[in-house]
Amino acid sequence: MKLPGKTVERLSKYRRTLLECLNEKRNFIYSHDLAARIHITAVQVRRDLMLIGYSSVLRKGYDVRELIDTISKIIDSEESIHVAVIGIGNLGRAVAGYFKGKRSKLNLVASFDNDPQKINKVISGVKCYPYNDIERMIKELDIRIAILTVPLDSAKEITEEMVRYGIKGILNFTTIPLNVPSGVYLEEYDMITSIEKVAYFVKENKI
Amino acid sequence: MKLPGKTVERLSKYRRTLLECLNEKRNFIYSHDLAARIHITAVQVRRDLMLIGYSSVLRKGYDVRELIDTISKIIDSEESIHVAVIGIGNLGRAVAGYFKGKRSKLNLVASFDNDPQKINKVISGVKCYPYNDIERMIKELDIRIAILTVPLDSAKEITEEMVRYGIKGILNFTTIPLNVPSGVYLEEYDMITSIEKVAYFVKENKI
DNA sequence: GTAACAATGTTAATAAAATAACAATAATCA
DNA sequence: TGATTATTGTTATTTTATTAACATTGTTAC
Repeated sequence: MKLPGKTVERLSKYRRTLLECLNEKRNFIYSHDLAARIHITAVQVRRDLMLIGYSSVLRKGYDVRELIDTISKIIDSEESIHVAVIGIGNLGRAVAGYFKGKRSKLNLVASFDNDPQKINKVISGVKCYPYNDIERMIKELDIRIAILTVPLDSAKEITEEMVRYGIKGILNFTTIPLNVPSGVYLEEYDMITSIEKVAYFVKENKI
Repeated sequence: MKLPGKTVERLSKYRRTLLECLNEKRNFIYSHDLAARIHITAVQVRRDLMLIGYSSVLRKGYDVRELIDTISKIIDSEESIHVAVIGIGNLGRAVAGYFKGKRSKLNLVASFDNDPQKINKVISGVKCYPYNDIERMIKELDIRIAILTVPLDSAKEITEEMVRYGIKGILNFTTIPLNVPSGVYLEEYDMITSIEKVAYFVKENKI
């Protein structure tokens, strides 16, 4: 099944929201309640759920547990996926922190950095290896996804290396636009651009 | 002028790329060169530039300096805009780091946190104030934009407070969906969702 | 039991974004 | 000079994403 990227993003948010519902002992939820919690429309929720082929049995809304399972079957893999953070500075540590104590199919198994102070230490819950070990560790730990939080000047080189050694997905937080061969999925997020966008629309609102 | 959000994002990237060109002593650039550097198409570049009403005089490509100025006139404000980072943990420090040593219309003027270890210290180049001072400091320092990197449980409350005290733009890095009145511009970025999206498309590629 | 209601799933319409097509024009070169 | 090429600016087309419309079907109220 080939879902639109935007739908996948929302599925991730639906699942998180539904898990909160479980915590609140809510076992059923209406499309408009789910929508309201993430500030979108009920139609969008229903359309997304249609795309993944989920339907409520009752008219009491969606079965929270069931929907969590359905979404998980779609966006999760069967087996655990190994993730690494490349560059364990402030941003890298922030990202690593998100994985701490979370049970999910995505497992952070390593970080990489070249700072001697960091190498071989456990930082934010994960052991740090030198960049030189990337090839070996990708293979040894079966790392599939890399989260790139390195300084600008090393981004391109490290990416090429990782791609060569079989990484399948990259989330690029640097401001360097990357180029990857087909077969490797690349997602980029540029913080500066986001901030400048906010500034632009703040300015426009005012006028 | 009311530009599409996507165009604004690209303008930010164009400008950064053009500044790199200046560093390389390149004074003119073709649409397809500019496009290649950020891995989009030349048509998209030309279309965006059409929207902002910029045209090259010569057929030697765009005048780098001139285009930087044109873009800056569109996305920058006349005066300096004051920004604050709310929550100066790892992510907050990463964001603050981006501002360090940069000359731009966006100035990071404060951070806020409740950790006594941080309060009144200069962290990542910016002084940290307690949350209790938010009202006072927004007014005193004329803070217009807030970058929200706080723990989940305080996100909603602090946002409401900031909105009340006149913040005009929020970049929300927490996974809590926020609600702001019209007149306040909100941009949200959810790291977890991005990672899960990468995982999904890695899985789909494989099949 | 049935009328009124509330919620869903799906198709249709609209809006937004990206891509393609192409005329216009400067530069190059035979 | 005149043909060819390269590049732009703009309009048209296609694709993608969102929103609206609506028939269907449990549920509730009487």
